[in-house]
Amino acid sequence: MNLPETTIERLSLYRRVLLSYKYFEKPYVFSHDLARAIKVKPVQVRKDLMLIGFTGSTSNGYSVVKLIEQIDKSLKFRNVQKVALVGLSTIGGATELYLGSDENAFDIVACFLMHEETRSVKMDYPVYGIEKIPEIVKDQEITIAVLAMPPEFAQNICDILIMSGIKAILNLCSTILEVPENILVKDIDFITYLEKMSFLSNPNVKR
Amino acid sequence: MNLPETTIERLSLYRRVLLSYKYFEKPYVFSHDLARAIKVKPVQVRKDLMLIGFTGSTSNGYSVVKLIEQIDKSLKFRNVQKVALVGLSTIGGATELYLGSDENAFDIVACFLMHEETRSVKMDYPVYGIEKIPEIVKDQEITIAVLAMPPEFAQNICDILIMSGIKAILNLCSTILEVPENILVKDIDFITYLEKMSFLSNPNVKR
DNA sequence: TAGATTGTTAATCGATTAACAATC
DNA sequence: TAGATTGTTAATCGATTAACAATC
Repeated sequence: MNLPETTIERLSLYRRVLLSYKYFEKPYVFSHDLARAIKVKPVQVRKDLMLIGFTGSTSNGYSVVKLIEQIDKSLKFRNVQKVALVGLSTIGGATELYLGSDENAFDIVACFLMHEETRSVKMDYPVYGIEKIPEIVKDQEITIAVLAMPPEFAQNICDILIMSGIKAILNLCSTILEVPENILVKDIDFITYLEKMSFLSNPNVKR
Repeated sequence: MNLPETTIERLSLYRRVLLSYKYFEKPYVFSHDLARAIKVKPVQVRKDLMLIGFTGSTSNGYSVVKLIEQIDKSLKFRNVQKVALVGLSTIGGATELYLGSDENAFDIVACFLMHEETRSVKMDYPVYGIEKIPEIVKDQEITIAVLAMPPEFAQNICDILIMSGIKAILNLCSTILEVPENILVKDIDFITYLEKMSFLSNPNVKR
């Protein structure tokens, strides 16, 4: 089953909304409930659920518990991947943004920092120097890395991560990384986003 | 002139590549140079430049200096917008990721933190408690905010930012914000991205 | 000239959404 | 039944890219 990437992203969002429904013991949702929660159209929700082969009823809508199960199965969320944070800013961020929740379909298991002095930071995750990357990544079978550091170090650390067995990189450095084609990279370029917002929020630009 | 959002993002990337060309005093680029640098096809580059009405020559390609000027003009980069960071993790990130460079088309002028104890952090930008948001945002005419904090605080702080005059929010909290329709929000949801990578890097999933 | 490159149209691709039959 | 909702096809929309004439 080959899901569009946009659908995969929305399934992750639906799932979190559904988990809060489950928490409040609401047994059913309609497509317009999910749609409102993540700001899309109800037909989009139904199309997405169609793609993972999930069906509801015209009277009650969708079963919350069963839909969570179906999303978990479709996105293989039983097979939780291990994540390493690389770079100081990722750590505060991960803690502050609640990336460590055990409801997420990934598990942050290690941090790697560049500078000797920063290793004293007290954290929710074990903190190592970057020279430990090969050992820890291999031992723990970490597959995903979040990369945040000054751009001039990014390619070098990226190479080390890949040699150590990392399969996917969430790249927060505003740098284009050179990687083998079997490695997945998602670039989050804050400079680009801020410049785009700068342009779009200019009162002279009508949208 | 109404530019597609994808083109706006690429123009920001081209611009940074061009700045490095300028730094090394390379006077001209071909479309395939820019294409390789940001990993798109040359025809994409030519199409983008066509949209901002910039032309090159078949012999030399494009003038680096003139193209930077044209992008700056098209994206109104002379009118630099002021940015506030809200939440601890944004600060380390901004410093580490070099968001403070004066070559960018935005200017980080303030940080706001939630917790009393964190205000002692030594930073590149002035640091205030969140209760100062209305005063500082108005006085300094800050238009863009980067929001990173535990999700349960996000909507409240978002409301305060908007009341204070913020026009655009880069939202790093994994929360859907309710905002008036004239406010621009870009969501960067790390949970979604990590779950998507978790799925896509699963060896059972063929792409 | 031959070869490389630009500029631009038309075709294609991928995703969203309108429309509507089927269901409860 | 009437009304709300689901499931699905076909139309639409937006962005990328193939194709190719024009230029140097």
